[in-house]
Amino acid sequence: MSESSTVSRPTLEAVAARAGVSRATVSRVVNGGDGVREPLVERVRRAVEELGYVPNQAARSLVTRRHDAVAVVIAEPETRVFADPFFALQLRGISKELTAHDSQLVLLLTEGRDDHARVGRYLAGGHVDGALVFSLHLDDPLPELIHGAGVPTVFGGRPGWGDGTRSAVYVDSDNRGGAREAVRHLVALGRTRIAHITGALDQTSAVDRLDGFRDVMVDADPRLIAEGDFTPAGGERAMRELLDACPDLDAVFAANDLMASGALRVLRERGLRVPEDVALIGFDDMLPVAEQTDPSLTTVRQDIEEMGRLMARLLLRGLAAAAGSQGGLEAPSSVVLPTTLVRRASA
Amino acid sequence: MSESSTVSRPTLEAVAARAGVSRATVSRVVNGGDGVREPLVERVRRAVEELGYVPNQAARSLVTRRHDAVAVVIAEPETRVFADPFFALQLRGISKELTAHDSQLVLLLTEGRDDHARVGRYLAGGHVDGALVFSLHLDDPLPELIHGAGVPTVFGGRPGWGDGTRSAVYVDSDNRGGAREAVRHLVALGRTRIAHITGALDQTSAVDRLDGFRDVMVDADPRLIAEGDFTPAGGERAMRELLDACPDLDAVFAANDLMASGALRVLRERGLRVPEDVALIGFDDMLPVAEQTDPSLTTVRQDIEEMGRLMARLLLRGLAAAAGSQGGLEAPSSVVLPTTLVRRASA
DNA sequence: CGCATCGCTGAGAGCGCTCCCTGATACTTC
DNA sequence: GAAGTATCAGGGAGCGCTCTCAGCGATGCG
Repeated sequence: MSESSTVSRPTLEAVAARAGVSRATVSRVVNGGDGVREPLVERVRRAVEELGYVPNQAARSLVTRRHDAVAVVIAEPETRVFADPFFALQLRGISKELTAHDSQLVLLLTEGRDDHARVGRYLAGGHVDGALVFSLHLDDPLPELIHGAGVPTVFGGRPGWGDGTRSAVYVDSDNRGGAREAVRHLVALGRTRIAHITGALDQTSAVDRLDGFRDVMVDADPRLIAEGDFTPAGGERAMRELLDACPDLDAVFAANDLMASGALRVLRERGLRVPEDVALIGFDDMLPVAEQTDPSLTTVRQDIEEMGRLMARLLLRGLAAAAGSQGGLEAPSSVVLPTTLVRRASA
Repeated sequence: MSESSTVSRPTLEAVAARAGVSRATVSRVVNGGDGVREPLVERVRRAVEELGYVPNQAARSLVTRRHDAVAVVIAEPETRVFADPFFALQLRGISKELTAHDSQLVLLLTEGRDDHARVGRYLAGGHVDGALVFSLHLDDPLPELIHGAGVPTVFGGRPGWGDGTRSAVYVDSDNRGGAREAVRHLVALGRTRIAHITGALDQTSAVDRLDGFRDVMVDADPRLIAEGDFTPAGGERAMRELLDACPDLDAVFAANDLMASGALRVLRERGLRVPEDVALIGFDDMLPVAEQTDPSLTTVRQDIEEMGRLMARLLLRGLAAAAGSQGGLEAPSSVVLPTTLVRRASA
């Protein structure tokens, strides 16, 4: 472990002494320099530089009640977080935006159900200015907890339907529209027996994609819809079910790429050619999967990094509005980002 | 955005008043309760409960100079972070350990070279008690910066060779040993013309795996070593090179699964059967890839989550040692975790 | 029974910062 | 040239907490 320095860091006081001004003046300079004349500003800047002064954030937030920190809560069971780069991308987007606003990112990962309380306590503790929460399960207690904690929050993905979520601000992909586009593409290809492998239906994204499928296939044979769980294994299982029930299906829309890859394996195993016999479309455009399958996967892309960036932007804007208060900036409202169909080989 | 509560949170003072004791006593109870008699402890506990008191961390660290927060620095170019669940798993492990010690996880993602300065400044600013740093590139300036900042740090993966890293504590997989095991397995299979696709050689893990390969294939034909970059495309490129140079090779050890998947495609494209004609082994046991390929990938597994957990544990132990100072706990030293060969279909 | 000792509680200072308010200086304006 | 008005710097309080130290009652021992 690198040795920790024992030399105490310089304080405002020290900088003030060196620059020959008062603490207050240094503080003003450090915080933007308004209302201080140029020569003094310069002197203070130099003193700061020479001493390597860095403001003590603890002391600062003690009085300002701001923390310049935002919590990112990821309350996903293990599987999902590992299986795809979804969160890595979102985090990247969030990080970029927060960095641009000098805010820190405090990451809260939950480990199992009873861990929610811990997160709730932390958020209620007022350690951060706001929270970005990924809570994609309908029965998730987190939105309620957060509502109770009174922390400004933006959700990633439309949250479930607790009381606390009614007025919630969220950023989501146009799951329903994206699904519609995928299915319409299959229709345009001349496919008529189009099946759907749903995601885990306790997640709004899965429900929305299913709704999108139904929008186009208004009276789809119920046997053409099989419930999956967003995993490759679930995709395999669902695909088998579908083929057993309707051996003559000619297209499949899977609610994500991982399940599509599973479905693909089953199709191949059954000697069906993709896309000739069965056209296949996924969702997410998860590159390591979508591009690596054979044939490569036609899929619905969502701009995940942008979602993250947008979440952070909405939150920060809301915080600024709350701080500046009455008038001017107004509280942000939810945003649904468009998706695009990426045509590759599978459909 | 959920509304932010305007009611100010209760202070120590308020709890003290309610319990009919002094601030100091409440503080003692909140911080473990040593040296306070049971009836009082009980009274204070109840007051805390009733008021929903949560300590103000800012005020606390202002005096203790502790933050109960650890920075996790990920200084990777985009590609790697997205391509695999590596970091998600590490983060999970780190998070578990930190949570168990009531420490927060502050995530610092760098965006490009010039961003290192920002990270350095933040760490030097004394906002966190320590840092966990992933810095796998030989020319990375980060170790130096951190050394300069004097923040207790544990590295994920053996860092490069700056002055500041000589004494660095790190947690790494036994890349060399794992590579040796993989290659020995190929030898045991009776393969003789064994090729290696290296990772990006500016990373210690790639160098170590190459060294492991060479340990077994002491005088390998240089044409049997092709430089990759840890991406599938790089794997394809390298595989083509290898086949062009040595059409008769009968085994390939790729420095990660992603490259192995690329190599696999090229092998299939050239009409070579895996494992019959060419045996193939990857590294990482990155599930979404290793299990999904056809044939599934034999690979070297590293316990990534455990690495993360261990990093956090070492750091916290070091911090405790520094705090308790002289005697008792001693500063931790680096750890290299074993790897295991996972046999699937490709070799 | 008196005195030293120990255990527990409370008073108070102060961590480093921001921000209000006062005072000083420079600049109008008549 | 005096009075009024901006403009800018500094003094000081206080954010909520921890921690040292003094004090006080209870206990042990001679």
